[in-house]
Amino acid sequence: MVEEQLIRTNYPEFEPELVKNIADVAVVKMFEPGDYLMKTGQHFRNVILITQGIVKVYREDDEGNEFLMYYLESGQACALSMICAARFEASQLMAKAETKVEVLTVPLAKMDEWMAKYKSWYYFVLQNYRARFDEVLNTLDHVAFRNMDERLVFFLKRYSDTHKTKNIKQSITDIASELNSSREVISRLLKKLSENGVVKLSKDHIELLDLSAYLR
Amino acid sequence: MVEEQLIRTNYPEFEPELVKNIADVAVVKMFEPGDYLMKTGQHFRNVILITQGIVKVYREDDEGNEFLMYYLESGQACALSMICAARFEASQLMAKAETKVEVLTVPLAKMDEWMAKYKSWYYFVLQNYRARFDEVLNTLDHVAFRNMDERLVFFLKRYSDTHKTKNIKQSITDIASELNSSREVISRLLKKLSENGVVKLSKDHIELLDLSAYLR
DNA sequence: GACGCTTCGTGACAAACATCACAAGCAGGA
DNA sequence: TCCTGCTTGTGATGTTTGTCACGAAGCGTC
Repeated sequence: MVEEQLIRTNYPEFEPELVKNIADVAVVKMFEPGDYLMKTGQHFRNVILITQGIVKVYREDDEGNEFLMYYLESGQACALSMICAARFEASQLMAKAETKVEVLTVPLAKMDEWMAKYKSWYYFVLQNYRARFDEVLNTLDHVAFRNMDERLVFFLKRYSDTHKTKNIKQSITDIASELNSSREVISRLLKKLSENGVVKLSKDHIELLDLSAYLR
Repeated sequence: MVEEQLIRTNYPEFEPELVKNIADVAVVKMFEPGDYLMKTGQHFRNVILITQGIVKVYREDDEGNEFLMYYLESGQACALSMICAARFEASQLMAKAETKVEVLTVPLAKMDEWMAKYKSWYYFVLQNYRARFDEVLNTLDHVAFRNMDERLVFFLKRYSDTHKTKNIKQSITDIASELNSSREVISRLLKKLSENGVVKLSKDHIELLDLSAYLR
């Protein structure tokens, strides 16, 4: 049982009756930074709706590198949770809380029921798939066609947009891991970017200045 | 108006009433090899169900390289056509007929209607999303984590599975384009693969012998 | 058969990136 | 204060891949 207001704030597009339904059956769960929401090979019994915080969705390789797929924030659902849940299939992705995260979990069966019943839910689910698909395509584009410097800028921008800050507080080592590159390369590229006035390097964070030269 | 048998053969999981409905409203379209089913930026007004042939879904870069995402065959739908259609959004992908292709086109409005009405359609759509998503993830994995030789083998296998033949009849130049590599590199790698007995190079095709050493 | 067209193989070189090695800076704890 | 661990910067070097240049082979056309 959940406060309806919490749902309305984060999912304003849901129709009133749906909100009431969610409030009835959803369970709130909290995650601390670093907690896993989902691991490779795991199965789902719930749909996960994010109401607070940022979730990092990534793929892990043999050496433990965490290759970033996309971030999820409040107002979004874990598309994979829906898609896997719907077919009782295992996920190929990992999802980890970047910040303190609050989610609503809704039993699987409800997802199917609501798809038929509520247009707003139906569109929400489809829109979510579509958005996630696009993000993966975008990531793929960058890996396939761009050099590391552009990919780095793309990462910084994505981080900045999602975290709503110009200051990236993440170690160079971690950034390298998310781009499946190496610390040394990222370090050198950042140096070049700061020489060009694109970023400003500070002791414990990277500040974004002007990405315009890099975006296309 | 379409033969119901055509639908039943290719989509055996559809319930009888749904088959009848599809037969009533679907229109058959034919494509010759090389024809486009969909281009970047295009909008959809139909869901596309493939009943014959192979469709190549890819992304094009600035220089016209056709970076392969996945193949579609009969019994599958163009997930993008569904997802884009549903939201009147533009596609980021290209789809081209590899062989002679036959499809059924179903007006958009029906897709939504059937989602609520027919469980078999609902599961079909979700399953399709999921399968496409997985394929893109797989492609991404390879680009991100693997070297060109492994990616080449992966491509050959995918081609072989989809086209149901051990003989790849595609120019080295084209293969290079689909892997976003260059002809010279692929040529050298194929030579190495043939030295290792993985493939046999013939004048006008590549024959797959034993991929086991390469698959993981 | 001569000509163009496309495909393919191969050597030489360049660019991007990974890896190794080492040093310096900083924070926290004993 | 010293030690330890974590992070970062940077030079040297190797690997993978892309690019350029060139020549050969096949194939259709006139």
